[in-house]
Amino acid sequence: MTGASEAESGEVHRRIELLLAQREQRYTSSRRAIVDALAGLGRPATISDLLGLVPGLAASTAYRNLTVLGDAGVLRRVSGTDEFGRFELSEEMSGRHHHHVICADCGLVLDAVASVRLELALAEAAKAVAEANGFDITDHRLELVGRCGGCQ
Amino acid sequence: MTGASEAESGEVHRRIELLLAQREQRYTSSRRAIVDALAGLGRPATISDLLGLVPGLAASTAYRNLTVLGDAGVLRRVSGTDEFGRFELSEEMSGRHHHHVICADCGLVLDAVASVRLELALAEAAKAVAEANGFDITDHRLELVGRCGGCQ
DNA sequence: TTTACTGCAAAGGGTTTGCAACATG
DNA sequence: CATGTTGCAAACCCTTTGCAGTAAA
Repeated sequence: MTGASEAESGEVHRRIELLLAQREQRYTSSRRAIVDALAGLGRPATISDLLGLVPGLAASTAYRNLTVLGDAGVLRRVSGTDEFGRFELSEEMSGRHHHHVICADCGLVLDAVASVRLELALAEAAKAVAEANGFDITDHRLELVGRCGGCQ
Repeated sequence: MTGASEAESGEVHRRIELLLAQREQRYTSSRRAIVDALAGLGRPATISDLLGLVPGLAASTAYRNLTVLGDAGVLRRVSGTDEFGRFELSEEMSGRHHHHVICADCGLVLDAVASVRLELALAEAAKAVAEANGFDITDHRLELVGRCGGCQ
């Protein structure tokens, strides 16, 4: 049910530990638990999700650790259609470049992979926008919005 | 500075008035002011933007009207990288299918138009995801994330 | 043993709601 | 004029912060 094998998972943990150490921060059990929860979920998690997935985790600790892990590049914030913040492992950690499918009714967010053709078109678009608006584009996010099976 | 001519603007107002009337709701001056502010801004507006653009508008009224106008299909919520909700006229009202360029530093969100090639690839992706996940895809959102000229 | 981290509780800040006065159709 | 809408202020809820105790390296 997890997104990666145990070997890969161990590798990720080591890389995270190193990233944190470089910032004089520690890879504590609650941070490990958050990373494991995100890796095993297969979709972005809300704070509420995390508090449910990691028994005993205090909300304040969750918020603080999500900030720390986000600053270290371990995870990133994802936005859906509702007001709740969602988090997922960064692509550097998960190794999976992907996009999202969002249910406009219940707010569910799933991961989805795009075709090579689409990714090429996206890269092209990024270049065009960079030239037109003076932006330095570093990332792109594609969200397909609709209604999930349960909400139809 | 506005996105539409006065004639087009009047047409939009009439359509909105009709949409609201069908729901037994009124097109009041503050709702008109919100629509005008969104139409004239050329980028998604935060609540804070709107309170500044519409003098005398109470925050509670802004929130209530954004909900009403959103439910009526007049506008839609946009998410950036920060926690602030943003709103823009729906494509049915503005007539402009577009995407967004977001500054990861300051949260600025600008409108951007994609190439035909990209739009075709996006439509194809929507179809593929619909089949794979049982979603009924009705919309797509593309966000190019980077750093704006001022934040580089 | 040092000091980053955690939990608890209180504070903070954006969003929602109750209610009486007001404006729209 | 019937009733949808507004402003004010209080209530709400998610998020942040202070502080004393705990655990990681």
